[in-house]
Amino acid sequence: MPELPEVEHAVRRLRGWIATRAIVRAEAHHKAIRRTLTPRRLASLQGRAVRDVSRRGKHQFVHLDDARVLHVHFRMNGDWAWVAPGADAPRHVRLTLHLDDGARVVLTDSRALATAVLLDDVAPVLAELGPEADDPALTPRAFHAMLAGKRTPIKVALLDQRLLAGVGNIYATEGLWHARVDPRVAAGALTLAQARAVLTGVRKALGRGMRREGRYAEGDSHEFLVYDREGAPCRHRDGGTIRRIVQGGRSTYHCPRCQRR
DNA sequence: ACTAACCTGGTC
DNA sequence: GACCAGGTTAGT
Repeated sequence: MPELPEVEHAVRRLRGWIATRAIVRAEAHHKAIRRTLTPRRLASLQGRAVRDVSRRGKHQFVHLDDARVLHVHFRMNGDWAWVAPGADAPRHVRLTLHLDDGARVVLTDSRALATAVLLDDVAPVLAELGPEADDPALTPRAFHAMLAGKRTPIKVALLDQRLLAGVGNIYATEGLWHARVDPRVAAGALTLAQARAVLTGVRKALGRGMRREGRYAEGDSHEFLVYDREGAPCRHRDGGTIRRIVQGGRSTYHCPRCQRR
């Protein structure tokens, strides 16, 4: 369930579990993970101490004491779980890190799209990412300039990790609703005021997500303001009805009444 | 800018 | 059985 808030909280949990530990053994349980973490690479993790865990966008980096980095991306369904010594592992475990305190940290992923790669250098990964959405150095003016000339719809542009790192389908959708901007508008056609509103809106949505650790959905219901609310009344109380459209193969929800170009 | 692909599971 | 899924990339 990973977008930036979820990944940030996953990193904090993972850091608490393994930051001062060493990896005793590593196992891959799915062929998709074995493609990058070969038996030889898994064996090379044995005995490595973990220095720290960091995040950029939705990318996670486990820094090892030999300067290598385990680069993990949750994609659609990845998550970390901690397993007590001797306890049963949860379902859908794709990677197990056995720790020197007898516990295990496992990468769970029902859909098996998550990736785990050993890197000598994180620079090539970072080079592909734009600024963090909440980077205070990113001003509305700078954001507006980044959108200049882009003919792609603003909703699709927001999902481009080279533009902003960490914004996913839910927060792009929610952010545009906060900003009252039509998701179909060409990114380059936004006024400075609209660009400012979109940046503020995305940050507001991410802030909401951070406060709930990304856990918007509880049981059958959720607390999204537009996402997954097709046919429901707009929460701006303007009498509009939320519509679902598809952009770039992804669902977008918006209120035709208040989200104007 | 859309489609398929990577994968599996849940829901109508 | 069909369609949906909070991501990303490669190839039209």
